[in-house]
Amino acid sequence: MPRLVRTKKPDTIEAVAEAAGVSVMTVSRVMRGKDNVAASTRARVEEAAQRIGYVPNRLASSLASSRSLQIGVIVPSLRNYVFPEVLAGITDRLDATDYQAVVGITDYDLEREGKLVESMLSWRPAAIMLANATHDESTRLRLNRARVPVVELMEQTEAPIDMNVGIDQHEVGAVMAGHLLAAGYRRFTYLGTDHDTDFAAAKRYRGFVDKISGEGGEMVRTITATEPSSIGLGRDNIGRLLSRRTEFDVIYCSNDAVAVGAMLACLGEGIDIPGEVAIAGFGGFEIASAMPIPLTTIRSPRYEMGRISAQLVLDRLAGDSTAEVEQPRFEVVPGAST
Amino acid sequence: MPRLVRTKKPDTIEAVAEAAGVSVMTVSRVMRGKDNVAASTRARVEEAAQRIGYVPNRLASSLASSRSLQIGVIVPSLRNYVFPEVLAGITDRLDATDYQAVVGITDYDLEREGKLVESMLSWRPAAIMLANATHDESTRLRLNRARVPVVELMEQTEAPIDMNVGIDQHEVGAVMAGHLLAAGYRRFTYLGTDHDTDFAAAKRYRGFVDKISGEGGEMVRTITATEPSSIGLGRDNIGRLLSRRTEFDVIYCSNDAVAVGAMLACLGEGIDIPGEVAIAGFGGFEIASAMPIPLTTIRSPRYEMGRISAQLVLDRLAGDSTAEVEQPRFEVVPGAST
DNA sequence: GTGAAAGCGCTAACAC
DNA sequence: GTGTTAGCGCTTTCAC
Repeated sequence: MPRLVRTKKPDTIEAVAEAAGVSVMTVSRVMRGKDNVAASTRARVEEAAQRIGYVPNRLASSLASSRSLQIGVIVPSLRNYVFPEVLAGITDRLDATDYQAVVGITDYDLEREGKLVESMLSWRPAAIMLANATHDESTRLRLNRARVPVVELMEQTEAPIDMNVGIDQHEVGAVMAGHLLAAGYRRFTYLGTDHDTDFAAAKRYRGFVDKISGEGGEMVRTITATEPSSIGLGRDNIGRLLSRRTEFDVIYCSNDAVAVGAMLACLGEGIDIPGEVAIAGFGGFEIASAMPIPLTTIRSPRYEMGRISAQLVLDRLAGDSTAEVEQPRFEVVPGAST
Repeated sequence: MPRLVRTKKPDTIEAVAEAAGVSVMTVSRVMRGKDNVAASTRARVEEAAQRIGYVPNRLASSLASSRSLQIGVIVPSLRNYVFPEVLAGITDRLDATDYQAVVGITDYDLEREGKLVESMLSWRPAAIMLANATHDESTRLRLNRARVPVVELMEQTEAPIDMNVGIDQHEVGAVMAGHLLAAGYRRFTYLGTDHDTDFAAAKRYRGFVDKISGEGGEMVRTITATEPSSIGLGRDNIGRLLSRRTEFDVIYCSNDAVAVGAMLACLGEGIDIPGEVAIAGFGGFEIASAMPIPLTTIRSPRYEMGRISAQLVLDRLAGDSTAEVEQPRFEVVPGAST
């Protein structure tokens, strides 16, 4: 006969059961906080678990229950300040729940996005959130087949995979155009990131151009470039615009970082803002209003979009498919740069 | 008798096996890229998997093999720009491997850190990386017991849990102090984030003060504050310092964002930098050198620390415990603000 | 209120 | 090369 004190392999429910003198089922109930366990038994189990340093194995529990507490969140980048804020909105809402965000980064590469989705689906997440609305067809297919709640955020999209939270980027561009037209400007230039990767910026540009074209404005010059840093992009390309300074009166930038780079470069050249050149951005970041000349921009509800998306997912997971989608709003932040 | 055409539940290796007319073991081998499978069989299995839209279940495979491809990464925040860069270093290194970073955020709360560690350990990660070196004792205990590779990064620490990659924050402060003393400054002030949450900043401050005290310098005033935004912190507290402008000649800031806020506020007041007041920061962020007056700062090897840490983990996982730890270095970035 | 048996979908170890 | 058997640590179901 083996010695009775022989303990089972540690870090299993079974070891706890033995230490507490109950069955594994009872331990399982205690661990999951079920209420149909006698208080005294519960206490004994909890003490035993504590004593032997038991760490639950979520792999086993998820496999057995086919229920997961991980929510996959896919963002294009973390170096673009919008996405950390979106994530903050998501994790803040999730913090009070048992769900946990698991972040993946695509680097603006749709193929990587597809691989990430594939990889995430393999651990059977409770839901998937994508911080952009443009995807490969194969990615859409995967997501559809997975029968997992999906939310696409940041932009409003016509054909969402499932749920959608975001602002209308085309409208954002048009609103800024309207703001500048109302201020009397007519001759515009554009300085921004590459439209083949930054789809949202491309839509804003489209909305901007559509608006000014319809109201007697003119896009004198458009420069897009690829550079790791947006501030650098704004700074390094400003020379190409300034050589034709008399032909325009506004530089519309794809985002605040580009605008900050452009503004600081102009200031360095001794150019009067907005007297000689007006500058407008997008984002509504703090640095924009902290500039020597506060930047005119549009504040996008980044944190809100994250929070709302998380709420939507939670509603769905709780079975509330009736929940109203409270869509976030953007707003013009008038600065002194226009 | 049940009909023989009855297919197995989809999304399992068994369904693929049936569709391909082989055993589950063969499918398992194909899925894991083992080479002891006939090319023709492999092709048949791959075709079948593709056809029925099979998605592997990593929960099951990890449970069965007790091997995981997820590496837990815990950072204090994503809104502080250092951490996205550290993460970039980590994920860039991991991208070529099968491992994947899973990010958790503590919001500078040690208790939350403990909970995160607990939660992460429950899915049996291949390793855990912590982007700070100060932890609760219970967290250290958990990590020790888990027998999982652990790396603490950002700061050098005397008693690492396991591996450690980082810079000596005390030395960083001392080096900046030395730089400023060499430039002839003697009367200093400090403006920074709360030392109870920002431990690294506290160490830099200590190093700074130790150095100037030893070399005839004097810390005239120290202001620390808690504010969600660092730029705002710098801007909003500058008035308290400027009222005693004649008593000091340098503002040493806990990081570049604070310094930028301070500088822009000073510029707004028409103060001559560095003539009347010199300003120094920490970080080496792009905005620092893009300022109207380039900020004197210290560049910390954020990306590198992430990359090196990931490498260290990979070495350990591959069994190379002999690998040399290539420690990253920081450097002074002389600006025009001092 | 508690327990025993039968899986969850996969892989390790061994046959053939 | 390929298949069989026995788990991985947990939860589901149903019994008592």
